[in-house]
Amino acid sequence: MTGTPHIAQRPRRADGQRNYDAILAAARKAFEADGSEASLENIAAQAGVAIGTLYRHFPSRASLVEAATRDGLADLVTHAERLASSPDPLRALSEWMEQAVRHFSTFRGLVGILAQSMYDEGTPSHAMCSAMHHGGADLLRAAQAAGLVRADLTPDELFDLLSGAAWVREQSLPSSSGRDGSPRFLRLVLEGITTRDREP
Amino acid sequence: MTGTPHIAQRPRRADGQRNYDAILAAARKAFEADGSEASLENIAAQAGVAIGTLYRHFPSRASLVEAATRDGLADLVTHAERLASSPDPLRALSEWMEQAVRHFSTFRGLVGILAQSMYDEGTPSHAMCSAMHHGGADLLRAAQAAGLVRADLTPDELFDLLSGAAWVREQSLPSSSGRDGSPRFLRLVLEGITTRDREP
DNA sequence: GACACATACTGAGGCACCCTCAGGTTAGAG
DNA sequence: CTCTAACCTGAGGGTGCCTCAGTATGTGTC
Repeated sequence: MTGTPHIAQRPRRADGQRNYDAILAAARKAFEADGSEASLENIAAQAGVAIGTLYRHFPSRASLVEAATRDGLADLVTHAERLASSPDPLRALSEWMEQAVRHFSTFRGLVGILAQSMYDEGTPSHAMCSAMHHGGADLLRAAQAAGLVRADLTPDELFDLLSGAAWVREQSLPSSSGRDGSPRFLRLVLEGITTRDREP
Repeated sequence: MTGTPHIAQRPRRADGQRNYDAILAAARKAFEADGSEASLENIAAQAGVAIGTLYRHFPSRASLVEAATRDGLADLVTHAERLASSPDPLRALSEWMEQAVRHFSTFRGLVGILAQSMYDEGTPSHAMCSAMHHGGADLLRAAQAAGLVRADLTPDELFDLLSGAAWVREQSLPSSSGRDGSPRFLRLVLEGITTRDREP
C-alpha cells in the first residue's frame, strides 16, 4: 500500500530543473516527429545537454515517454471523472473514447507502450494507465447500466478496441496527407457495441 | 501489364539456393521469436552465412519479411477465391477474416509492415497485399449484396478493422501466457458490422 | 563572501547492429 | 579442364545505446 515511488522525481537544483524541462521539450518534439524510437542522443543534443544528463533524469526510454505523456493521461482521467455523472452515458463514453484515441496516438509507438503498461506493473506508465482504466471502466458501466451498451463487454475489451483504433490512427502519422481511418474506425466500433434491440 | 518484376528472385546456383533457403528458415524462426526487428546479423549467423550473403539475397529487411510471409499471404488470396462463391457470404467473410488476422499477427511488427504495404507501392509486399485486398473486398461485397453486412462499409475500412484486430493479437506474442483479446475483438467487430435490422 | 558538499554535468568508451564493398572463391557451362 | 558469372566473405565506417569515472557548480551555512 506504499504506492508507487515517485518516478523521475523533479530535480532540486535550478540547473537540473532547467535541463529536465529542456529535455522534456526536446523529447516531445522528437517523439512527435520520429515516433517513440527517436534517438535519445539527438534529443539530448537538441536540449543542449550531454547524453549522460538525459540518462540522469530519465533512466530509460520508457520513463521519458511516461514524463512526456503524463499530463495528457492525467487529463484523460479527470475528464472521465467529470463525465461519470453525465445524463447521456453513451455520449459520455463516445466523447471520452475519442479523446483517448487522440491521446494514445500522439506519436507513433505510443499505443504499444501504453497497451503494455496497462497490464504490466513495474512499467513507468502503469500507474497512470491503471487510473485511466478505472475511469474508462466507470463510463462503460454507466452506459451498460442504462442499457445503451451491450452488457457482455468487459473493460479490457473496451481498451482493446480503443487501442486498435489508436493504432490505426498512428499508422497515418505524422504525414498530414495520409488516410486517417481512425474516426470512422471508432464510429464503427461504437455503433457495434451499442445494444441492438432497444425495443424487443 | 508487365506486372511487378521478380522481387528477391530465386538464385540460380545450387549453393546460392541452399543459402537462400537457410537464411529464410533462420529468419522465420528469428521473427517468430523476436519480431520483425530481429537482428539480421544474428539471422545470418544462425544460417551459417556471412552478413554480406544475407544482403545479397535480401537487400532490405522488408524484402526478407516479404519472402518469409509470401506463402501465407498467397494462401489467403486463394482462400478468398475459394470462398467467393460460398452460399453463406457472412460466414465466408468471418472465416476469411479470422485466417487473415491469424496470419497478420504471425510475429510482432508484421501488421505494421503489411498495413503500410497495402497502400504504399514500391514496397516489397505491396503486390501480395494488393491481391489480398481485392480478395477481401470481393467477400465483403458478396456479404453486402446479400444484405448481411452494412452497405456503407468500404474495403479500406474492413482492412483497418482487420489490422486493428491483428495488432491486438500481436501484443500478446510470443508469450503463451498473455491475454489474447483477438478472437473476442474480431467477434465484436463482426457483430458490429452486420446489419442491424434484417426485418424492418 | 567563502566554504563544503550534495547535486548535477560531461563525454569518452564498450557494445550491438546496420549496411557496403573490394577482393577472394567456386559452381557449372562449354 | 577452363573460364567466368555468380557467389561468398568479413573488415570497416556509421549510428545509437547506456555506463561511469572525473569534473563542475548551485546552494545552504557561517
